Amino acid sequence: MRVIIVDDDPLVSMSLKIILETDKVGDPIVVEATGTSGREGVELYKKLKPDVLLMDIRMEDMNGLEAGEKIIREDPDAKILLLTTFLDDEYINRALKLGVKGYVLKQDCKGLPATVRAIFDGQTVFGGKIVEKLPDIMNRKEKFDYEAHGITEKEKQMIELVADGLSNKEIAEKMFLSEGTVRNMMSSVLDKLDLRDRTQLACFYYQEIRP
Amino acid sequence: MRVIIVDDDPLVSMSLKIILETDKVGDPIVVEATGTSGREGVELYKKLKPDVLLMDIRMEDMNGLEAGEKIIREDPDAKILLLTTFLDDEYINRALKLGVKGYVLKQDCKGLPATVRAIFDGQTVFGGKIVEKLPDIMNRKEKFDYEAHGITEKEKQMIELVADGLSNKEIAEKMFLSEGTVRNMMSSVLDKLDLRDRTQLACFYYQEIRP
DNA sequence: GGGAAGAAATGACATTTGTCATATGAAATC
DNA sequence: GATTTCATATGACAAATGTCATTTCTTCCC
Repeated sequence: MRVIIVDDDPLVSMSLKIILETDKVGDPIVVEATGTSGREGVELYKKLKPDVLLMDIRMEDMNGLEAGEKIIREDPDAKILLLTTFLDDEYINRALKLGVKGYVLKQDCKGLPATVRAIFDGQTVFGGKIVEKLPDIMNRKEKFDYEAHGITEKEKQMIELVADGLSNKEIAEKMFLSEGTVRNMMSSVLDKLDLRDRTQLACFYYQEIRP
Repeated sequence: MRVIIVDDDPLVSMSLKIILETDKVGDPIVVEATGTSGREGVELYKKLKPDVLLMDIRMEDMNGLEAGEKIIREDPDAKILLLTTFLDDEYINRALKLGVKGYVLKQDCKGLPATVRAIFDGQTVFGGKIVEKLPDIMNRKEKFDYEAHGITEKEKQMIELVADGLSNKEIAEKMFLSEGTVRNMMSSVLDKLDLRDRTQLACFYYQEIRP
């Protein structure tokens, strides 16, 4: 199996090369080249068409994601394994959309040879911590800023009850307030959010607050 | 590394065992036991606490997902690799939520040892085809069956307008009906869905129809 | 102490909403 | 042609909703 390693830091490239090449199994892993920038990664990939491309994300010149995008655009079956130091939602998200075959933290890459082989075999590999984040990343959305709209804690609670379909009377009971007070609070909330009635508030809740 | 294999078909278990054990690298893979049902898988896991548990999904007695659930509930760090013949969205979804560490098609598991080693190392592995489906699976929406609730096309349209926050009068204009008719339709819809008012209908829409 | 500010409540009011009984007309069925 | 069916419409009604002015009470600050 032929691989290429691209990392800003030549020391890292060298370490990875050693780790991979000393893993003796039937099919040895051969590091055919190493690069130190995304631009170089793209060129090397075009020239050598390796089985797997290991690439850092944060690099000068051109980062791993941009490089990966260029490569995959030309060769949609390219097998790219991104190595990264941190676990940035935005990166993971973009990497996923890109169609990268692996996204692993440098910290826990002791088993790197196995990871590379699994990718070579057509699997896709994510570092443990990353998978936990997947669901969040998929349905990501900035959380709604009640503060910015001047919504108080009680009002926020009331909004949630409305979004559960409760009537004013029911809300009043739940919150130990009089129905009249709930009405007033409702009026205030609608005014703050520039809405007309409770139904619009419920819609707003599901569309903006908890999409 | 110690693993357990659970598969309905003893022939498969045996093949997998051979594949794994003949993979000679520094740390040999030892298949400590094989089972043929989910129930057995749970027992074996409790008793032997293997590093990785390979398990089929479709099995008699107790399927791989249920078994996986039981195991992970007791040991959240359990490393379970699900092997499957088909690529069923619903299974993948449940498996993901469960916290399984791998989901690979039996077809393309030539590199199984590498996969198992990657999982042992803390990574998570998905078969190639599966990743392509991830985005869909994550925000998958089981479509709501208007038909089954006896909701007509016009009523459906009205529901969507309510979920946009329109008043009866506005809905009437949009649909070229009288406001009274809209009220009647509303009444009918609320009755069919067993709801009380338009706000509950909006909530229902976002929770059940287009979650 | 004397405000000032804010949360909670009340009452009055217009509007919206949901329900129901009933009417109309057109299409389908017999 | 008569009947049924269905979508649409109307009017009447009670309940829920949203708005507003006002009051009460507490807390906080000078």
